Amino acid sequence: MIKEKLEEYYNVVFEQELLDEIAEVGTYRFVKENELLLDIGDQFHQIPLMLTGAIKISRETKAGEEIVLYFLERGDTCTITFGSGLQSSKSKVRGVAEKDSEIIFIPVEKLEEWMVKYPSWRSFVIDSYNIRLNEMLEAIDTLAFMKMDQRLFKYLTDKVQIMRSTTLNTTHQEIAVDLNTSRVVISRLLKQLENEGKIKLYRNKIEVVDF
Amino acid sequence: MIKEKLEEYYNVVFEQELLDEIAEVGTYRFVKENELLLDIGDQFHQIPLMLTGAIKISRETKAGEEIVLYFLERGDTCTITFGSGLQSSKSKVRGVAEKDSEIIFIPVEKLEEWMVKYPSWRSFVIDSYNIRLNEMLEAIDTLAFMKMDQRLFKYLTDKVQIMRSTTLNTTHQEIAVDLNTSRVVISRLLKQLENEGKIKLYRNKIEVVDF
DNA sequence: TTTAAGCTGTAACATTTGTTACACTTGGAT
DNA sequence: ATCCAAGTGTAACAAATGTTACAGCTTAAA
Repeated sequence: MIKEKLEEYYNVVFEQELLDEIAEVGTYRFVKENELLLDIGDQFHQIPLMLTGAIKISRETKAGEEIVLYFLERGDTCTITFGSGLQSSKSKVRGVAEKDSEIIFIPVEKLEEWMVKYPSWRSFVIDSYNIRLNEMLEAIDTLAFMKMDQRLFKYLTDKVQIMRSTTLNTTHQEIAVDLNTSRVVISRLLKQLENEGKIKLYRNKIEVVDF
Repeated sequence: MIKEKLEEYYNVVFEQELLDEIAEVGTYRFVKENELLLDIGDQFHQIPLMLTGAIKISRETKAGEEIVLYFLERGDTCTITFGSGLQSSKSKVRGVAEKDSEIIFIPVEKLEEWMVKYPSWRSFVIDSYNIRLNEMLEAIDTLAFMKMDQRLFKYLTDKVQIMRSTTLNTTHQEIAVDLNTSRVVISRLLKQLENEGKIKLYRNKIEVVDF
């Protein structure tokens, strides 16, 4: 089964032998929506390869303040949790399933081994790092240059893309946590967006009209 | 000459054959303080290897707003400017020499070539990516969780480390640009830090006392 | 020496964001 | 049906940051 899934999503990315190897050493895992995949400080020895779904990656301080960094989707991997020197080390971010997801996990030792063996793996790893860096840059731009109302609207439209639905089942409180602000601020700005005709508000539900 | 410098700074990082190859294909460049090394949008075909000095890496929007991300120092390389698929592509950040610096430039083609050939190069590239990602994470934490007075003090103490001097020759205006705020705000907060006894203010000069 | 440009300090005010408080609604548990 | 917890709307106020204006100082250039 893992083999078919792999072929479906990664056959253009990896050569056949690599696909075979992944199928052999990788483990398939189904993750339910809202399940915690890895927490800050978790040691981990496996590299995730996303098949379907989406994982929300966020950062938290000791004080408990939190902020969402980006989402992992099909074809993504999570490099940021790797430590120095190809050793496994502690994760600096948290990953929670944003929706039901399918992931293949690969033992970290393979990272370096395949690097020598497969050109497609080299490209994949380097590409992944670059994609991750660009996501981080985008997060920085958002934090540095946008006001809360813009950040909120970006958050909503990003989520529409990820969820593939213009109807978001979420509460103001959840959004406030993801953007590291307070519920009152979010309610205020959401109401403002509604008055501008960009969204419609319901209980536990937001419909994004203009995106 | 390039050979001696290399041996001095990278002999523990790379094996001898790789050092020899770098000396052969790399070009040495001396960069004066405040010189613009690469700008946003610049195409570039060389990977920098820092020998001495420091490069300030910053990000700018079309609107002209700017923010400092981090500094490159000895042993660092700048991966974020790499494009997808190991091809050279356009830089998304700006690099300006914070002080006189020495850099070796390596043609990008070598990146992949050496990846197969030299284990130490593989480790170096992966390590560099991880260091870069961690710097980005730190920038995000700073932006997301710290107020301007804390950001300012962090900026000053970071700069003390980079410049290896507790006396910083800079103006309020320059700091304001680096932190994407206004001069008045910086003057206000600097005065506050002075009153707290953490710094001393002079014209074109700030002395960091408590760090 | 005179002048102009840039640097710094500060006041006054505007805007944005955060906080506290409370009323009202909704939906599920008892 | 009643009750309770969670979600939402809004006011009132506090704190942080941004803006405009202007005065006095320093330094380099004319």
